[in-house]
Amino acid sequence: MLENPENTGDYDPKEFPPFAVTVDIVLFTIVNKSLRVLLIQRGAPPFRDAWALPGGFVLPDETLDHAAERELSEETGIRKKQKFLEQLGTYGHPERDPRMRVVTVAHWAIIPNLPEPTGGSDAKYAELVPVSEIESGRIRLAFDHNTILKDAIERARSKLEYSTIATNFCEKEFSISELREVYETVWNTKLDPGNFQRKILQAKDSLIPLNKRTKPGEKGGKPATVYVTGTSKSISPPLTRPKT
Amino acid sequence: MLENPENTGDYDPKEFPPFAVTVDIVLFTIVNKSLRVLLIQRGAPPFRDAWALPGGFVLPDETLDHAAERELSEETGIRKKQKFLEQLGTYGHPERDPRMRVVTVAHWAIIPNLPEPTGGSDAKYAELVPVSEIESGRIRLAFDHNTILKDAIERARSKLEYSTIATNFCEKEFSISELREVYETVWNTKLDPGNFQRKILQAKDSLIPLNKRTKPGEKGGKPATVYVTGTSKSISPPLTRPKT
DNA sequence: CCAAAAGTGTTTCCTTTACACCCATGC
DNA sequence: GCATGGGTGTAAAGGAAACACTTTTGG
Repeated sequence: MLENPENTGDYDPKEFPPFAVTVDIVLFTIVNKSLRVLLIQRGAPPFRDAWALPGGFVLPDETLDHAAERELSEETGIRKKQKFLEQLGTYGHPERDPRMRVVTVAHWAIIPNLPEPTGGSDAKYAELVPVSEIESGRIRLAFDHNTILKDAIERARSKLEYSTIATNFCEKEFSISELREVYETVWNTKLDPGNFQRKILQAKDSLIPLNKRTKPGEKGGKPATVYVTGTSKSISPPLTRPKT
Repeated sequence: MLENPENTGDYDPKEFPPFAVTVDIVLFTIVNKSLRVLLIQRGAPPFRDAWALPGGFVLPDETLDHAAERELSEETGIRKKQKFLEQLGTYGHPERDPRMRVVTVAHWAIIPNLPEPTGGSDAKYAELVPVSEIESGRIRLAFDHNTILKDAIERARSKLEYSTIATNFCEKEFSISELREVYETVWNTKLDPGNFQRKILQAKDSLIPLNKRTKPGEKGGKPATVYVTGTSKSISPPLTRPKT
């Protein structure tokens, strides 16, 4: 029933099939209450001029996470501590790159308030594209990047429910309503301010209040308590997305 | 801020660093109300005689899922339709294999009632090891397989909550109490039979009743309705693990 | 004063939990 | 009859949703 495993996992390094291993990054940020993802316009075939996810080779002596972090820094110039980066999944269809066999380890990341790359000379090449543009089908990405991005969006939406990653869209210090706005933006929904406040605060050690208030806006309003992220990475009981 | 991406994703195939890409499989099954995982005893260094997860190379023209399925068939001889197989994550630390740079795409799988490989001449090489043995720390696996297995166990436990994969531990036709036993085994807990029945049945289209009853055991009992898996892969609202 | 936003209280409803109880079978 | 396991009923407790209400600011 079970074959002799003598030859399983034991191999001659010379006979392994040649693969290229890359990382691709799905970087989310929120601009103007709109969830956006960093895309790059390709400058060479295949898929010349098409939008693609940023990414690159894994170097011979670095971990996968390190490669992802390095690419992220290279693409955004940001080295902030306060970022979120996690493996998403690996995509390795034999024909996903017409030139050669490439297996890519996709990651997804969150950075708060990424400055829009438009305006500089890079404007033609990199852009923060609204996720709604991709979900509506108006934009077709290179390679299998539509699939990767779709998976990343679902992962992000789902992970807001039971983890505190939403705080990564905010600056280090934030108010509950800023955090609620993140949820509303990513889930594309409206949430009751009172109930949201209670649910997020009852999750132990996830938010730490500071002895500090925000400044109200132009038209007034009660100053809000300022919080920082706590030690707990999970929210229990989870927040749940409204259905449909 | 964002560097020119002309050179991103555009490369000369000759200059890519050489990687070996493998798949490793965490195969779960239940024997005697104990959750077990298929391990193989290595026959060559490194980690000679240590237990390891089954796995092997991804071939030049196959998908990652196909490689996993192929390895699974080769290891178990089973080609059943009724199995579950899913990507778990990718592990690629530069030193995870002392011989060369190997990136492995780990998968996890469920097969019902896998016959124990003990008894044949393979007895020395492959075994269904209770997960409790590994969790207690009594068994140290080769490479980073302890990490992979730990992740797989958590994934399995978590995924029982909101999906119908538990049915993959059962034969094609099963009773609710057989399904409950799966949950109790994987979660290592006791569940209220009445409440379990209601919760699992209120998930629409996840279980389809047949016009059929089980035979009671030796000591009697009411015959149970027989079910098959329905079209829905998700359970909502989810079943939740009892805490602690 | 009013408008606006933060935050709390309260009522209603729904789900979960615990466990009692009935049903169908073997012996 | 009794024991065993399948399945349903139900009352109490707990949590979620909707929304009224209070607080603190700007104008």
